[in-house]
Amino acid sequence: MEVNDWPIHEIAALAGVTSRTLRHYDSVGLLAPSRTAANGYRHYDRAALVRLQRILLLRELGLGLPAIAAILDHQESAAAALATHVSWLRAEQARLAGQIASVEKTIAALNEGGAIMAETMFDGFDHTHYKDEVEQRWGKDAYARSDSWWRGLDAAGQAAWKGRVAALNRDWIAAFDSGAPADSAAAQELARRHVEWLRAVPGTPASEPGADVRGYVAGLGEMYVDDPRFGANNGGAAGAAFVRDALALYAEHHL
Amino acid sequence: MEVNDWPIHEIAALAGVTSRTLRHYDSVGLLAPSRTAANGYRHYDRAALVRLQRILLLRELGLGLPAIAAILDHQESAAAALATHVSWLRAEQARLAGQIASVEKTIAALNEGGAIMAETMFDGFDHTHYKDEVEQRWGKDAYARSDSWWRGLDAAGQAAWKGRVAALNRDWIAAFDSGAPADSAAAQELARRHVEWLRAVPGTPASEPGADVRGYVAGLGEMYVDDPRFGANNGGAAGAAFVRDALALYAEHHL
DNA sequence: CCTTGACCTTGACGTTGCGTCAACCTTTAG
DNA sequence: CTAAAGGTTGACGCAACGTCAAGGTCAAGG
Repeated sequence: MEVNDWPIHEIAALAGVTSRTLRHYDSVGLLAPSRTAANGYRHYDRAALVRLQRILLLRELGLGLPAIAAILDHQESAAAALATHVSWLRAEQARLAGQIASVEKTIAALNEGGAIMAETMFDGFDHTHYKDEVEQRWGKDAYARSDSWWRGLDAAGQAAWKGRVAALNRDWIAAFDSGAPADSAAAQELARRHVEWLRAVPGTPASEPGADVRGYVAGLGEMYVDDPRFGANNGGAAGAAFVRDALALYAEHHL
Repeated sequence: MEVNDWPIHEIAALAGVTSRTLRHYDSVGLLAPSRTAANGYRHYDRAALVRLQRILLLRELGLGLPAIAAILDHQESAAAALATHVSWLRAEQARLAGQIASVEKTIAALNEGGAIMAETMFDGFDHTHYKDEVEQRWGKDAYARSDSWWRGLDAAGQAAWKGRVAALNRDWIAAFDSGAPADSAAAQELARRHVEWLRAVPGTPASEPGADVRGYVAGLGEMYVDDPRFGANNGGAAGAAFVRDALALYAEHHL
């Protein structure tokens, strides 16, 4: 007889696996020890080593243990099994490729969305620029009054106002970019500031006692989303939707 | 209030998931129902629906539930998380590509190995062609005797012999191609026939009483593997190894 | 003889995201 | 009053082991 009877740790080392793996293969009936000593210790011979190496080869190719067992126990042709397997691998790879494309598109949309928001949100927030929509939704009167209020401010007053809008704008962008949900505390605090800001403009329903403030705020949110200046057809849509959702939730709970 | 309070099956339908999924998200703390009725029934509002849809969007991108929770609960930036994720996806894709290449190489080797075996195994099995090796391992005498035996056969005798070799050859190829292991009953039966065939050649140790038949058969197997005519450097190597292993196992148990 | 340490055994939980029973309430329509 | 719907909380199953945990075996050393 040759040296042909190794204890579990030795074939494990020979094959580069752990003894746990061998016990597992034994328990699932994939590879039984060639002999079990009186004390219960497992021992393996050369035939077992050959089988083990075949198992590992197939495992590296990505086959599952049942599939490997089917091949080694001759319940299935190796070539056929591998052909089936390779088509499965291809499908997986295609799925991953699709996911990668989606994720990158999302990342690009997030970045671009941020950029677009940075460029346009100032205009977007300054609803006094939505002459037509404002007149259509809340009447000529509303627009005229907020417009005359704006014109009545001096240069410093207008600058201060724009600064306030810009700050609000920056904070919205940061919140959106951080991935915070619309119902997060941060977003709701921004919504509160946004409404506070709206109330400061005379002539808008937000500053009129008894007006439908809730409907006004919600409608404004929708307007942001619908407006192309928010980049409704690209990544910016997500940013506008974020603002709208935050405003809607705030209106629902606090107005 | 609007229609803003759906039972579990309804938001499930709205979002295209099962109620089980929603219960799961609740249990792992990813999405809690907005309200739990006195009877324990879960109810969800629009904010929950928004959050759910965000969850599903990220899920489709392949993120795990903990990662999604981290993003939505603002513990991590969406952009950063997605960037990390995409690199992970790429790594996976590369791994799959490698596996596909390996599997295809294996399939090709199996096929080509079969072809190579079909072309060369005849020569390989006909050990009388291994003049030098045979003389070196078992002496000039052995080779000379088997050679003279071969030359002494008439045309019909040689044809019959070649047919027998070819049949054995075909069966080996079929067995190998079927993926049967070297210790399978089929392979062992072939090994028996192979040895029987060897014994029929006068002058070889297999046909000499008292010779080391076991060592002879094992050595022959190694010779098959080492010989380039078996395509030792390509897919044929697997076929030769199969034959060698089967012979070695047979010799060990029956000779 | 006893201890220590190395090596072995079985048993069982954890991982990922739910699908799939199982056993048991509630509410509503007939 | 009952059956049909729909809800709830467990708990197992899947893939392939990693990772303790508790305990038996065996050879070497004090």
